[in-house]
Amino acid sequence: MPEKVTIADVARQAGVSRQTVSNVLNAPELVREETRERVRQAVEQLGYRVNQAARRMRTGRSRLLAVRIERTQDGMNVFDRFLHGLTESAAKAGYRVILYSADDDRSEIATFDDLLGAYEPDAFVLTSTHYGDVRTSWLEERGLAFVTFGRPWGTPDGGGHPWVDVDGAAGTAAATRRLAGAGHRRIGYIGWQEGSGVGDDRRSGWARTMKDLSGTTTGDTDGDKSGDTGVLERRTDGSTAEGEAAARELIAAGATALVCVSDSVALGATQAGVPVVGFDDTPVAAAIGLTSLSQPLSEAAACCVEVLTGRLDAPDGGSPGDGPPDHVLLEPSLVIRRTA
Amino acid sequence: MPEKVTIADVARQAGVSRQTVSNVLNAPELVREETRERVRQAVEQLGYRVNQAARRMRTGRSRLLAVRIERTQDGMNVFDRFLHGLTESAAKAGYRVILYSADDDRSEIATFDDLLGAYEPDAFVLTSTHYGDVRTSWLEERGLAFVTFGRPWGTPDGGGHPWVDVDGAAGTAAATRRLAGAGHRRIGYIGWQEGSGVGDDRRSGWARTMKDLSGTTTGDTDGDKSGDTGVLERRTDGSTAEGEAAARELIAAGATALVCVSDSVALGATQAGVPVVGFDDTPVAAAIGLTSLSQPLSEAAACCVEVLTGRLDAPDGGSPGDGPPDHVLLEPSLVIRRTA
DNA sequence: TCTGTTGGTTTGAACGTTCAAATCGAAGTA
DNA sequence: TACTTCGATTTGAACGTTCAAACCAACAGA
Repeated sequence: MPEKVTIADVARQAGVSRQTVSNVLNAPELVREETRERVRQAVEQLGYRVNQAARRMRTGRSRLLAVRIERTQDGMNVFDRFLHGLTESAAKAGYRVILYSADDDRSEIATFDDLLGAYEPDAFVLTSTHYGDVRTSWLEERGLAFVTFGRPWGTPDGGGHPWVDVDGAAGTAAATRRLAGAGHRRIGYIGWQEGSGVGDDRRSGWARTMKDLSGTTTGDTDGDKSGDTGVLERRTDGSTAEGEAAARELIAAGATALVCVSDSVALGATQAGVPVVGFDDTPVAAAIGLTSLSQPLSEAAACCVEVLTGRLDAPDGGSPGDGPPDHVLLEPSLVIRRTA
Repeated sequence: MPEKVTIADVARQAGVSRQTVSNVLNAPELVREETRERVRQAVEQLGYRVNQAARRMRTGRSRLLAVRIERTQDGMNVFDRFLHGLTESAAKAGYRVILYSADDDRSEIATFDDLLGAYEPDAFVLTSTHYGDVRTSWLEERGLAFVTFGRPWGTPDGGGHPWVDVDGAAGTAAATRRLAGAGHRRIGYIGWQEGSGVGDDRRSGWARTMKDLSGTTTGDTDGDKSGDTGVLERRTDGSTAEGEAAARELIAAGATALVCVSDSVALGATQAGVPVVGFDDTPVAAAIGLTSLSQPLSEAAACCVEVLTGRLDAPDGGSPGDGPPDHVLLEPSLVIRRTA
């Protein structure tokens, strides 16, 4: 039976009071060097660990980060690698990750409520942000700490809350440039239906680069209005089957290479026999030799933790408004394989 | 700001004492019907949620299950689906999942210690059991609650602790029978190096079935000693490259179909052009049309939770020894696709 | 000498819950 | 009547921590 070692045991062992032990742990500068060392030894000797439940009762801080675990759709998701990174980074910062699941925004908000009542996580990490995301406003209204992995799509100025994201447009732009560098001029794009923040972002990198390549004018890299690119573009539901169909259509329309919004559609597209670049560098891409864009997920996770701990451990309690909101945009990298 | 509702607030609202509210929540049968209803309404009205930290202080129970998040090796792992199921099942039973990571058994045990001191999880769920697994004995010595997802390899009687696992031998046996049903007689097996519990188990299903098929004698289905099967078997490091090489060797040796220990090696084997069955039904299998054995992961996770909650919520505090240890062996199912 | 300041430490209380024991009214039994 | 028993409810204490305030010795300035 693992006997519990409390702060009182340590205090007795070191010949000081409870509070002094607490201070050594939480505010060492208040304690005289010599005493500090004595307490540290006692902690070591007894194998003392702070009881988070008791600490939390007093301070209201749980050192827990709550994250939703994503439903594995077609299995080509990327979330588990992010989660792994998050767990490791959190542990380094003295936090633990607690999981929950939810089917939609509404039930996720209900879960926020539940979790806050029961476990009081210090912060939430939201993934899969989308237009009209009600989760962020719910959290903001209550002054709760959170980061999103994903930009707040739909708020032009980048939103008031901290976020970390991967620059999809930069990724597809790099992919498009690579294909162009191999001599292709008619590079097609297979995307998702309009209205997905991530999808539109990824599309824009291709569109922008194509415009640049066509050399109509210099400057105005922001211009998204398709000139003749429209004919080289297909929107799909993201399935492999539609990816293949779209690829054949685009090739018929003259495309000689393809940039894809995901590995799923890219997998289909590879059947059509022209160079293809996918997105997300899923295991499937590695397995079939698909060139793909890899998101720096560990790094993204580390950023999320950094942003949160920065706010949580701030002296004033981490209320928003101090300093600029953290907005981190990371670059994906192109993993070259057989298909392009 | 979300004001905290405590049990005292509920008590006041319902015109009863704290303890009565507590009883309504934890032992409703002690409270008179009418009072119970009144308290329930107050709980509802105020949106009260029990504060787990405070509860834990008193009871020593945290309603947390700790699970290690696996390092995604080649991405063809299966763990994330298990984790998803675990989160959902745990939530239904009123538990949450807390994550940790560790590089080896030693550091995992250190993490047990850490977690127990800080968060006191009620139980651990261990994955990736293996021969000489020191984690289980560490936990057993301390009388801590845990289940393993994976049998305790190496203890012939099945071990004293509860476990949930998927019957790999039954899976490969089913795969072998299916290939035999399609007319194949020389069915090869591509496995891992000897000494892995999971690998040896999966191999045994193939070996047993091949022996049965050869019709030397009836009965003795347990017999594992390879007769002429040895020549139809290759052991690999699990990589796709070695899978392909092994497949070609086996075909040269006369094999007309192949059963594989994993989707990774199966992916390589498909290059050789004979029917192939993989194991784990990873996204990669779905993507390339590989017939594969699917583990019932949600079900396995649900079993883990059931086993644990059964023990934790037992009246005597869940000490081991009451009733038979729970050993659950689930059957994988063959997902038929193009390759077999 | 008195007063104030400072660094280091201790003491009492509180966080929200549940356990154990106490209380109370009603009903049953001798 | 007095004594038990029983069901329903309340009261006091405790879990382990940290906050806020108190304490104390040493020292500085008037």
